[in-house]
Amino acid sequence: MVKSANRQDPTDVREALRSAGLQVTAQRLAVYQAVVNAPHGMADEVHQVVKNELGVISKQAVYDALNAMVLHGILRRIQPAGSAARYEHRLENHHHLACRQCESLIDIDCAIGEAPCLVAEQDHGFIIDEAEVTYWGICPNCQKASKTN
Amino acid sequence: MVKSANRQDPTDVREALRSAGLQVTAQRLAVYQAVVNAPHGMADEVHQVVKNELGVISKQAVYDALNAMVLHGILRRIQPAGSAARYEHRLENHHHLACRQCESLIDIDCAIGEAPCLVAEQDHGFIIDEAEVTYWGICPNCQKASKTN
DNA sequence: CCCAATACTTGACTCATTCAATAATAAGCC
DNA sequence: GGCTTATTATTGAATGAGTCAAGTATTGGG
Repeated sequence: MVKSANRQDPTDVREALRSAGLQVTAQRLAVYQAVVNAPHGMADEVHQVVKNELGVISKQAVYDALNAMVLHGILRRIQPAGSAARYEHRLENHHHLACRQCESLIDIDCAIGEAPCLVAEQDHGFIIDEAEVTYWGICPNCQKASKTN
Repeated sequence: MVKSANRQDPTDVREALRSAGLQVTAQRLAVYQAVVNAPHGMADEVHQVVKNELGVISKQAVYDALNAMVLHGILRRIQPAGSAARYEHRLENHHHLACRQCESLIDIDCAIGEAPCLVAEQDHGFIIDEAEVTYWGICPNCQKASKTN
């Protein structure tokens, strides 16, 4: 069994929470699971999914859980232009393909290597720790839709 | 004289507006000039600057002007995670260096070439027209600040 | 100079997200 | 296993960026 950055086994999430100094709660586990099952979901969508799972959970608890897990590197937050924040559990460096029309978002692996584009030509003295890459375009579905049009 | 994508001569803005089918108004010229003088400014900052220039202008007029000019490729909108939308007049493909602490934003040229990273390994059938790259890190000032701390 | 289309003003509104106070719960300790 | 306290959840109000909509003003072609 490979130790992966993708935690899908619930045991791993519990451990990750504990080692981050966070308590393990039903809400957090459900929030995490919701993000795993529906990656790139927004807070509101996560809230809906978790409500179906647990019966009730406040929107605030969802935000708390998401923020806490993002802060401790258990989840990752992405904020494509024009959209509310989205969350994903995949932690390795990867990029995104965004459709300008339908707002869909797809993971893509790094085009260049393990630390893509991480070296800027002029770093201006910054200590760079992440290169965030978003490819913008039109997805196949929306291409079809506009042709049919 | 080189025809540049950076319009700083007011005449060029007037032309750009007209050829986009937009009317030339004092508000739009002032908004454009504000973005030129203070790149990466947010709508609210642009509003303040233009108010100093013109005396009065509504926030809505600023949003209208910015949106119209972005839509017609006269300005460019960037939305770094966790920040309100920012605007810049530089149109050639370039990227940004963002400080996680002080929110400062710096332009950097393309690391790879004219159309950097534009080819994703797996394009999933998308027609890609832009690769948006943001390098995240800590700027020199904030590095100093945390050392002194 | 006039007129119609375009743009500006005002003020109300939405929506994501956060703040703050109170109630509930997790988990270390005896 | 039952206390205790720090951590977390709930509730409801507040913030702030941005949009909508109706009425007024301005631009620029005829």
